[in-house]
Amino acid sequence: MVRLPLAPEEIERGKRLGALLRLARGPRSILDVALDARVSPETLRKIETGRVATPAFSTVAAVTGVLGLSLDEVWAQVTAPADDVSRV
Amino acid sequence: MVRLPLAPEEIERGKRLGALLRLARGPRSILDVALDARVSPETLRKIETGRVATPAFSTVAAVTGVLGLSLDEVWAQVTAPADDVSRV
DNA sequence: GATCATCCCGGTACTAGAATCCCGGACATG
DNA sequence: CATGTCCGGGATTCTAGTACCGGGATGATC
Repeated sequence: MVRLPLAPEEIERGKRLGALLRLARGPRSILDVALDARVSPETLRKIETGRVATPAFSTVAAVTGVLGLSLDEVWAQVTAPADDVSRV
Repeated sequence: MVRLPLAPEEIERGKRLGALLRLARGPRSILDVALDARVSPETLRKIETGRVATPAFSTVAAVTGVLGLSLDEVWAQVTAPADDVSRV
């Protein structure tokens, strides 16, 4: 077994991460934020839609940096199944 | 252009991240920390040695969580060229 | 209501790399 | 000598990151 397929748990985290980032983005366009964070708009959109479940540390850090989020808080939100993002 | 090769800047960040994690690990064994963080010891070792420059967000978060580090501080350290990790 | 612009979406395709495993070696310690 | 831990290299598989495509929804302008 090498490079196991993503666990459902990780996919779930990815979706929460995406939803969280989208919320934080607010009215700003994907393009704007992506360019600001120095990542491809396509990449950001994939992350937001959950199609990229486990983005690179640097990618997430860049985006959260642009959005003014704390990495620790983001991780806490994402790993807390009790706190439903869509409900917040 | 698809999936550009890692920029030297990213590789540099990877090395700093590895050095930082190794320092934080202290006397604990790689095996111990890796198992605790639910990642493969091989993976942790590669990250520490800088051979994996841009680990996944979840991977870094898990390791820093075990080591009691702040993701924000880690990112700040890694992205601050002025603060040489080996000097701290 | 037709046209244009902007934004978001899902799919496809491709490359470079992450994450994992196995192996052999080095180096201590018991 | 045996055991345990760390190390690098090789190999494998899955994924991230990027780009391009067509399409849908909205809103403004003509």
